[in-house]
Amino acid sequence: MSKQSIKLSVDAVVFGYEEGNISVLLIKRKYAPFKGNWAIPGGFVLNNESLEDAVERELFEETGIKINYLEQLYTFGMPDRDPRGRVVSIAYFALVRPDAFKIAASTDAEQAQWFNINELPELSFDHNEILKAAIERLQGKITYEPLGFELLDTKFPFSDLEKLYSTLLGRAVDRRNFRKKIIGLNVLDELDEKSSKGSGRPANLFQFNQKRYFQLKKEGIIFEI
Amino acid sequence: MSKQSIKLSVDAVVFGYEEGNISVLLIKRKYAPFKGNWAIPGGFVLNNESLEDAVERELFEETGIKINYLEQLYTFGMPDRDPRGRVVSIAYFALVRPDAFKIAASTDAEQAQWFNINELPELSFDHNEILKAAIERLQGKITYEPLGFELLDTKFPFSDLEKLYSTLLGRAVDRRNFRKKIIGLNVLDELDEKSSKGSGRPANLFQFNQKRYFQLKKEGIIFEI
DNA sequence: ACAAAAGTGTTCGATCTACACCCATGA
DNA sequence: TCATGGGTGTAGATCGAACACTTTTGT
Repeated sequence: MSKQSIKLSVDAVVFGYEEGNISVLLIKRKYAPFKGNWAIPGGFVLNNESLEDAVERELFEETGIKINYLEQLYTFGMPDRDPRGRVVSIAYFALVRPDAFKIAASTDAEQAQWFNINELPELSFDHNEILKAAIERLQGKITYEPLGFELLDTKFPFSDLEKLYSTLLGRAVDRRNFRKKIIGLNVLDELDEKSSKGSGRPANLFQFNQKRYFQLKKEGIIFEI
Repeated sequence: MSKQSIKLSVDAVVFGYEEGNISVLLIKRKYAPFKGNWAIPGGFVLNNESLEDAVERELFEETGIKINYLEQLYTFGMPDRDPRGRVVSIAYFALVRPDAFKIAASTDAEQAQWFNINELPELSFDHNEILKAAIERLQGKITYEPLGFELLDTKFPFSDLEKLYSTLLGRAVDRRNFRKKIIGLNVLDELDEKSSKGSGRPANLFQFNQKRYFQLKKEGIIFEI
């Protein structure tokens, strides 16, 4: 067996959401190959850091963002995926809340930018494939894990949650049935606050109760929408 | 950034099934570390092979087995998971049919051995964790993907499928309801053959129709049990 | 008073669950 | 003829889908 000379990198697909738009954070590459092209943020793993640490470090270095949900997506390892040589990349999947989303959108406009997932540019390497896998994961997982709350502010009106789901699932959801179902899951706390943005009746704010969710999950109750 | 010296390996959790028993293929390590201990088969990735090729090569070298279903499970990358240095391992999940199962069980008895998943030994490295993840994946995925057929002979009586599911799910399944549901999925062909092993009325044999399954999947019909 | 978004129940059909007897074969 | 596993239908309960009017606020 010849000495191994494979390099290891991590890449992260970061999703953000605001007002019916799902966005992905991309960076413009500064060096060859694919110089000037858009790419998913990422980079090489250091010898003594965990993979998750590598993701968070690279994300912070390249985009300044601080994510609040991270999970491993898939490892891409085709021998020819990087023209520089053999690079195996462990792709991650991250979610940020609207506040981080807005901050990141206002700074660093040249290097890192949010793209609506329906208006994506051609990406470098096999990043289109990675992004596709990430979108499928998000759409699939949102129906059986409470991921949606990671994309909203901690306090949110029901209509935000509903709009998020209808956007992600790509179809209308019935307001009454949706509310019944979510309330029935028993993982939301209704707050005494009301939102009052603009016209119409102010909405009660809700908050995801993670503690209760983990409790119910341990008892075998499954989240499903 | 210091030069990267991370090594890359693949490991495969291979499941086999026979008569109500789910087994995992393990090897006894020949060299330190963990010499003489049981471990999941695997090894280092070569520079020019894909990850899947590496898995199949290592499996064949170490156990002689030829698997018929393979999917990536998870990548394990904690810096201290291997005492020899930094080794990141991409774990795979494989299924074999009973015929391969029986052949592998009869040869190489010293190096590779099947273990019932309820009677597992202590494993090397973080392989207990990997195995746990694989078992959870198998149990979870079997309810929404037609994985079960990969563990049975291509022609099988309904009762085999039923027993497999009740074993994997860890609970009794109602024979009539189960049959109704599976038949309703419309992915089984009923053959004109009958099995006649021992006593009792001979059972009709069925066969999974993968073509029809992919067809239905494309149309959005989902497999669920 | 009207525009705009929030909040709320009921009915119908589909699906799931529970359950027990007859059938075909080999010994 | 008996033991063994294979094959089948129905009724009640539960769950999901469809659907429209009233409430609260700002202008």
